[in-house]
Amino acid sequence: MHEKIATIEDVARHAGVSIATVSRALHKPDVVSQTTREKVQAAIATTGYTANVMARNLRLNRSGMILLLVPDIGNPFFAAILSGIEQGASKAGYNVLIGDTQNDPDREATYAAYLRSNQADAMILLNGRLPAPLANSPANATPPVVIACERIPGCGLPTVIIDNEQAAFEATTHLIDHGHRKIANVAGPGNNILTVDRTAGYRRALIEHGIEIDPKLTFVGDYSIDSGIAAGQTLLADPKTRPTGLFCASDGMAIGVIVAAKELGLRVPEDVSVFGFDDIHLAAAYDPPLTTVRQPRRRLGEQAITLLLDRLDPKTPVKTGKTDPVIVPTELIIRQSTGPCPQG
Amino acid sequence: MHEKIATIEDVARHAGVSIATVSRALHKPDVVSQTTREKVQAAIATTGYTANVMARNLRLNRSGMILLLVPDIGNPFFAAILSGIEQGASKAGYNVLIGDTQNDPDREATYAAYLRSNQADAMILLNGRLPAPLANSPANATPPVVIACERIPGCGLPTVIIDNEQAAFEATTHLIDHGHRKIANVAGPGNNILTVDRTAGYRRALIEHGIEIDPKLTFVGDYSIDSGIAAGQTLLADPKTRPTGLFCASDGMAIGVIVAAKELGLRVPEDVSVFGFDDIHLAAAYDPPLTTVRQPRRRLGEQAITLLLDRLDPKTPVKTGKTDPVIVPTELIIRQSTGPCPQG
DNA sequence: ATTTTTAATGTAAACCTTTACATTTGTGTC
DNA sequence: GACACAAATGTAAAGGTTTACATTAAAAAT
Repeated sequence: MHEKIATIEDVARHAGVSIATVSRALHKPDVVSQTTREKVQAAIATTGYTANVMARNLRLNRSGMILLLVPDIGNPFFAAILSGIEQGASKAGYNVLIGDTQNDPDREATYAAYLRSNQADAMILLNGRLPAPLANSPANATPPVVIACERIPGCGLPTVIIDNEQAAFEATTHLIDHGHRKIANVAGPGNNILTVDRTAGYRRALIEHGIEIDPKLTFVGDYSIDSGIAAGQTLLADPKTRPTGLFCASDGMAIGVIVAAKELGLRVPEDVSVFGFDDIHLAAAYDPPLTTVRQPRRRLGEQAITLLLDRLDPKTPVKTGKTDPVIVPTELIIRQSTGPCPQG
Repeated sequence: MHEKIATIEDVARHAGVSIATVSRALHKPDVVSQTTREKVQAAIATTGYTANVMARNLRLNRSGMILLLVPDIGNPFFAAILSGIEQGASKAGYNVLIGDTQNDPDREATYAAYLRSNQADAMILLNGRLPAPLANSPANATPPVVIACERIPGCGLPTVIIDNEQAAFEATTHLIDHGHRKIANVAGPGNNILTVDRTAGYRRALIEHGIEIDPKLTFVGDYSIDSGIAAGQTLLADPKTRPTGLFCASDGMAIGVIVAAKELGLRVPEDVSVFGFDDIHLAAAYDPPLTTVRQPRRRLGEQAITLLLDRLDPKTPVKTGKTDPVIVPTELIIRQSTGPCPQG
């Protein structure tokens, strides 16, 4: 028993005016006389009219959607970023559409096509890869796209990131300043730009302090707790080669390392210092509370949507060509998983 | 320099056919001759045509959107649920729109209006409250809405939940079976249905085992780590009244309780047993690994979208009236934060 | 009182599809 | 070769808006 939904025409009939007047009463009230405006209001109330957004969008050639490309929406890491984006978008009258790509280039391409097919007005990439349709688009065209979290080398699109290299440098330097000399690098997957940058920062810190880089002290994980456990078991097993400090590219891996260390009977931070990355929610409540690099995730999302809305604003001239990435500052959060290097 | 986007008309012109034929070639290929089909394909390739989804949706009177109402998208708890929903929706050709309500009834109402205004075809509520427009709708009308996570008492809409009462009962019983008699209830906010159900299960377990309920052993928190710390400080401070077991309505609060316990010099589980709820990602890696109730979050999302797609399928007859909620089974995950009741 | 200006409303096109119905073309039968 | 029938294509309406332009009514200026 679907009651038919009222259209603008029904309202017009009830109010005894044309549909144009109804439309104007809604969108340009000042151009409509007081009395008719009231008649229209009354008609809307009696009919229960709600504008058909699809029809309006077709006419205005906009969708009001911002497409958010995420490699895995199930990863809690993105929650805060999402929140920042959602809030900004919502405030500006946009809606956020989830595009979970599962790191599948086909899905990325499908979603990127939403821009062409008017399903979305703009896109935010939390993916570290440019979808094929965008990569092939002419260089002078600047699609309304913002990249966040992972920079894409050689891509001129507006980007919001943290300075992974510098953050890793500072974290590693912190360990060095506390007397550590044998410092391991528990890295992410090698093809990941985040890892590349963080490892570069780790290395720069060692080099600048005249410490030789020992390739045996690098473990390639995948950001997961389990890979952190594996890293700990591998790196900490042998007392001869054991590092006294570990810089980990994620809090998950840092926690894994600590789990492994405890199993080996090592105390954190008395025997080994463990430095994390991200400052996930539970970092402060872990035992020991995790020393880590705080990623301002919400901020990252806010910056991304701000950049995008700016780009979408017709008042702003479209900047073509490359722009410098926006760097959101990180912060070293020193808790109790790191300490001075043990003697001997 | 926006190059004009090709429409179906451009394709038709290039192929030397009518737009109807182009449309048919795309959607009903078997009704179009081999040769024209090829001509159309070629024309699409040269023009780079992508169908305007908005126009199609207007014509077909569907949006292809499923609106997901979440109280706070920044809460990592929802990530896995989202993932389950996204996957199912995407497989069925639907997109997922985020509606972050921030527990604001106004925002809830605004989003619920998306259904009327054709912005969304259906809705999933992760909110524990019925948006005003829905609550007022006539009882016989069954909007395409599914409720997940939190049941709404007296609401006949299809619902997917876990059995909070039973899970809490089992968790508390586990503590009792291990000899605990003084068992505290670290609950969530009192107006929350989850809390009501979990507390009911906690109570039933005590009563069924002939243990008197001590109101002093209930602490009302807000699911956060901090409120768990407060609970621990309050409940564990006095050795005279101290419980030996605590059933917590969230892993966050359980972790907080453990933090507080450690600060008081108590060992977990030797001195106090702590039972969590949710089985968040880090529960297994915590120290001690957390005993908890596993919520199958992804499963919850999958079930919700399955129910919704079923409802949306025109082949299925629309069931009106109340239906029993779908119960997704939980699992007791016994780790090391609980143990036998200490002697004396 | 007539003309000019301004304000308010109406008319109809446009946005891009899909599809019911009408028309044309082709195939086979007698 | 005329006819019936099926297959392929075209025509045009419909979906619900917004808005440029035309029209009317009212107010102001002469």
